[in-house]
Amino acid sequence: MTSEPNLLAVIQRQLGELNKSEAKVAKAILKAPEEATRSSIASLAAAAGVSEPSVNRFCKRFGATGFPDFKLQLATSLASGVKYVSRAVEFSDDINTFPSKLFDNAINALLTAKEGLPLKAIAQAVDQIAQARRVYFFGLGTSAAVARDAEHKFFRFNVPVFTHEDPLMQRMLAASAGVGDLFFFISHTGRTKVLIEAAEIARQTEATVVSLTAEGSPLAEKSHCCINVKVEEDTEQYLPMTSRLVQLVILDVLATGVTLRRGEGFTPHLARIKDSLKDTRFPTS
Amino acid sequence: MTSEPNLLAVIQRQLGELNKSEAKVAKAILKAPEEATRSSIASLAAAAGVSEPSVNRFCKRFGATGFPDFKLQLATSLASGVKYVSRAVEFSDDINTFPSKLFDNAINALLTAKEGLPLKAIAQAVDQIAQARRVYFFGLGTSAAVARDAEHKFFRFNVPVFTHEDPLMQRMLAASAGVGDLFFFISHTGRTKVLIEAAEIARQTEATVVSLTAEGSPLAEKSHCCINVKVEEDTEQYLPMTSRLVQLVILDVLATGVTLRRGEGFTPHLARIKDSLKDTRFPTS
DNA sequence: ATATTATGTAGTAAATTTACAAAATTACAA
DNA sequence: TTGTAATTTTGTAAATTTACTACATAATAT
Repeated sequence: MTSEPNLLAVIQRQLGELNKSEAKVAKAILKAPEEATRSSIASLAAAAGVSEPSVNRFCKRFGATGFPDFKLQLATSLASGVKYVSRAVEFSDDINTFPSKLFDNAINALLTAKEGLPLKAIAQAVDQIAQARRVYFFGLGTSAAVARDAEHKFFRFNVPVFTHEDPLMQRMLAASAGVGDLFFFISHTGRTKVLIEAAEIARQTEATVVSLTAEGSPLAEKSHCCINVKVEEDTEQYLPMTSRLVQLVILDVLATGVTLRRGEGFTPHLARIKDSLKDTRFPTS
Repeated sequence: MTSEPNLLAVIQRQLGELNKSEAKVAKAILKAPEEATRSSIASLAAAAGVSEPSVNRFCKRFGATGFPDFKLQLATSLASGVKYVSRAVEFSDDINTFPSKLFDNAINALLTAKEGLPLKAIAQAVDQIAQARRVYFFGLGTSAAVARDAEHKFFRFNVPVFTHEDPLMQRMLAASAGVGDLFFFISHTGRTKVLIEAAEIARQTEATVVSLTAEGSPLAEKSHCCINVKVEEDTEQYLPMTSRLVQLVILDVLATGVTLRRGEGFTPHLARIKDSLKDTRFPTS
């Protein structure tokens, strides 16, 4: 029961390697996928201009046990995936369309990231954070805001954390690091010079360097452990980046991982922090 | 073709008003929905202990043209909605389960927010930001990181923005505000005292006060315009908050809205900012 | 020319739906 | 209450649609 997240894309990709009649079926399905889920094998065969067994063979080729099973998979795929494809915002968009588009883009980014989570790197990072004496979160620009968010979260989970947006401070802290220090670099591109320099400096000490950045980037290469985020190139200049949302959730994952390692005995600590905020708030009516 | 987002919930709700045999079918489906999508009418009838036509009638009662159509609707509903229900992280979770859970929670939060977007308030806020001479983003704690993110984004879109995490600075800036100043307060609960005080001070000036916070909260009441975020109560203490993700995307929406108002002539400006970052990066190999 | 692969035909089995009859339930009067 | 008629619910059996299998023919490659 391997449910393909985007069956249409798979069909599209395989188009070249199909037989004539199978290709006809593929085209008919790609042309009207919704309709295909509601058709009988006979009507789809007619629409594609092939015989019924050809449709059946087509279905089996794509891993289904038969036509009904294929329709089910197609319907599932349509419902889960295609709904949230990235759609670029156009200047012709108005208040009724562009907010949904942006939300769809965000959802799509999280869905994509969820598919290819680097679990091994995440597990390793959780280990290293849990063992660290001190954790420094460094980022610049948008990633500085992500670092700031991480600081707040990890602080609640009783990890001694520090953040600095100032590259000079980042360098100085990196230079004076030692055993037990962990430097966590956050960068969308992994190509920001001053950040990479700070990472280089940290590597010359006994400290651990972890990064949340693009695979194969200079920053990734400087790290003991790199959590890769699948990066879609930002085709639209005026489309806000979705990658930081993924970064935030991955940091949630790391924080949760550290908490889970602590075990249930740790929950009272969280309750205490929550309580300490009470006096700063107006009570709920 | 009204595709019900959550067919199972509809069935559950109607359970009381069904006939005996229809209720049996309903229970059988609720017990094993996934399996139901793969069953034949005969096997489902057997599982429910009723005759085949009873199953057929059940399907028609819920708006389907017949059993196959019902299965399709059920599969679609399962794929789109139920997949991303919020699932609490347990201490028994391991690396293979809790990361997906957190992503599902995040996706679910965005899906929920997308359903009930306060478009009118958003449109109004876009207007006000576009007209403002200066925009101040104020938040505390986690919301400070959101404010910081907003600062970066709006800055790129050529809006004169300021952020301060220090409550004293926030008060002083609010006190010295005038016509054309816009104060944008970000708060998950809308009950943080010092932030509300700053909002109060700002309201006594000629400045505009906009907030991104919980409906009906004290902060919302102090605002000229409030963008309400549907807040789910955080049942789990050790589950990181998803609300800030929604806040971030809503700020994306606002920034995009402002950009769209500027029209296409504005794109060169964005390109220039992007270019200005080039020298700070290592080139792509 | 032969082997191999691709495609369609026809028959069969399965699944779904319809029509109808039996059973159960409800409404109402005695 | 109790019995009877009307109504609704449910199941049986037949009809129809749908999907699959085995086999034959056509196309292609060797």
